[in-house]
Amino acid sequence: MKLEQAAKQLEALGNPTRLNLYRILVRAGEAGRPVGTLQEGLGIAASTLSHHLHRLILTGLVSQERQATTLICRANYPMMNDLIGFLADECCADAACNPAAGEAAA
Amino acid sequence: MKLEQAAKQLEALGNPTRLNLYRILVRAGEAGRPVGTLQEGLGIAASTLSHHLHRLILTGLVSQERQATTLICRANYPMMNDLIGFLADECCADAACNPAAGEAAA
DNA sequence: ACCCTATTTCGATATTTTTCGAAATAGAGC
DNA sequence: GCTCTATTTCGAAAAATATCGAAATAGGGT
Repeated sequence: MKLEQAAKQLEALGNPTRLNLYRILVRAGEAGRPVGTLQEGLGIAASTLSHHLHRLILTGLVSQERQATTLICRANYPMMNDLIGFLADECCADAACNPAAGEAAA
Repeated sequence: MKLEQAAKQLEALGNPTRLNLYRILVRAGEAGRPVGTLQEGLGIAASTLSHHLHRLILTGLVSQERQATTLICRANYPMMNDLIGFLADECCADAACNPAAGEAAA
């Protein structure tokens, strides 16, 4: 993964509201969550949620699928794995990491 | 790790300049790098570098040690491992992660 | 004490982000 | 085609960030 893309994704997750949002989606699993229930849970304006969602989608961390009038949002797990991989690679690039690091990824 | 702290660290890494800086420090290993050589390598103003460094230090991702007049900067590996752990936990919290995840990093 | 280098702090500016409410669009049902 | 709900886009304001140059501080060496 390129550094620029990793930075974009990290930035996307680097906001408490978005990280919380992303966590909710991760925990929702394959079923995902409609935008509406996300909004209720987070207690923010619909437009604000839409904005944050858009940022997560731009980085590829989240995807949306239309089901009738509602939009289902899902965490994109492979993308997160790529990001974790990038961090782990950077971290262990020169074997400077402590040995427990490898197990975190395994 | 608390969500707030994770968000802070992700935000710290979510800037291309800082992510690059952090990567350089990670690759420098235990020896670390003096601020001066970091500045040369990155080609930014000393004050700008100091600002970014400060942010990384605030999140605990980087530490500094004085050696005479120069300051040696080092990546804080355990902190990064905690962060990776947080992301991995969130990702796999409900076993929603695909099984290939581990192999992607391997 | 003075000077030299290394680094930070200060002050300022341009850009970006976060947030909201209001208005627009999307899709389904009557 | 109208209407209803769900969601996004628009427009705007407050706050935070990134960046720089200049000035201040830190630590040694002469």
